Amino acid sequence: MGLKPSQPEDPAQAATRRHLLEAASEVFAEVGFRAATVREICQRAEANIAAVNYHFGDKEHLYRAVLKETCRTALEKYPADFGLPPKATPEQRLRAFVHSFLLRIFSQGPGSRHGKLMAREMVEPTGALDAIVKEDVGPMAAVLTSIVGDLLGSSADADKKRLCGMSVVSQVLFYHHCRPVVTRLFPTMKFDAAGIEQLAEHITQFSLAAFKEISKGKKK
Amino acid sequence: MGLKPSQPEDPAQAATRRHLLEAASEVFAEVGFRAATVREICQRAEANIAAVNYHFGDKEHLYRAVLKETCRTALEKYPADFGLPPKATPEQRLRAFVHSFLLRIFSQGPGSRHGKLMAREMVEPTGALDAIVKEDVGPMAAVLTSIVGDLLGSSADADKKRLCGMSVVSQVLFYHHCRPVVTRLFPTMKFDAAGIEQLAEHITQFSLAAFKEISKGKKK
DNA sequence: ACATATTTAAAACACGCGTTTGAATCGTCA
DNA sequence: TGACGATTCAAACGCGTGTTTTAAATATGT
Repeated sequence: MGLKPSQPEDPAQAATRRHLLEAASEVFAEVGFRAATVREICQRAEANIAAVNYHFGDKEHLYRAVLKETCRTALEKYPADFGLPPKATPEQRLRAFVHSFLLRIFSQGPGSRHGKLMAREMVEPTGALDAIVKEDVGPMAAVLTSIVGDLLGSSADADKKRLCGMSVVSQVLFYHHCRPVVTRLFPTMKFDAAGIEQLAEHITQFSLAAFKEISKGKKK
Repeated sequence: MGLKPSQPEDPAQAATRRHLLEAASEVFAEVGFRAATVREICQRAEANIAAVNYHFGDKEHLYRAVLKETCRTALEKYPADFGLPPKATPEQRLRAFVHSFLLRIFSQGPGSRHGKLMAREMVEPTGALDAIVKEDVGPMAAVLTSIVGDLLGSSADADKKRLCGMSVVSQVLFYHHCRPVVTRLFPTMKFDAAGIEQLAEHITQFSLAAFKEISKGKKK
């Protein structure tokens, strides 16, 4: 195991480290942790083969750093209340949540491999997932539960709110996770900014319709 | 590449072949195509290392055979109209579709690695996916679109029916695909027969509520 | 029963992987 | 300038992989 640099805050030495993180996020997103090779990563980062071991200890610690970093930047770029007026209605908050979520997982390009990395993490969870669920997913779920609670009214119990929240989230994640099947089944579907906006609108309207009908039936 | 046996219908020599398929479906589902080793597969099948190359040519052809076989048996065991009376209402047909779908992807044990294998195929599609979408997923989607069409009424156009169908399917797949997050977030959730039935009931009611409200608004 | 073809078996091959090594290079402060 | 720690570099190590090879065992047909 390589020695950790003694001054990790040194801005000068951080260049190679940053290049490695960026290159690694590319490769990990493209082919996954196992199939990714440190040789390929170092080549794209224009660094030496030993750079990964020197700066991160080993391949796995590099992966954990990548996953945490991409998660952080993605949530920073597309927060749950993305472009929302201060006193928004629950309907507006749901629409913003859905749209921001879609943009977050479909976002691509430098520093945006969050969606692909998380999808891989679902199929093959690593030890890094626990921290991410606790620190990032949990708060997100709380926000959604609050929105759903407002839409369902006080009649809904905690279980129902949880299930309804997942019914919303599931629709968002589906298009990303099942993209290989969706594109083969419906080749006309596009996932550019306009397509994602249409998707967000459908998911929002579908969910709002369900909430409306459910809260109506439950009211007494 | 090993020579293909000249009499593939010979029942005696098919034993090793079947053992290989069963063992391979286990290993592929557990660790994925790449991480699976033919040594491990042959060991579980109580066959020699060279058996894979002899009976299937190479590791990839074995994988394709496994994927196709598990898909076939899963759809045979849990068809879209699972335990449905001949003259069922659209509501009953939707409930059956959802429940059967959940059982199909959550089913485990011998001959039932369909869910895990397909989830891996979503993250890393292989050449085998095209055939499966065409032969298995397509017909399934057609059945669902028909049900959704009945529930939405004649006012819905094809695009809306497609989107609503995916809103149903997404809720089913979510619990399987995002299980690592769901179980961490809500440790009380169970995925046994009873839990799956509850899930099916929620998804059906949520979707029916949305359909009811949507068709009401669109009616003119 | 024998000759032939099919299936199994053990060993080895060639290759790519993550990691380690030890020397060369760079930057910095005395 | 000179020395010292931080960083980079090329080369190699050890290991596990899919696949191939060659020989033995088994089933088949006459």
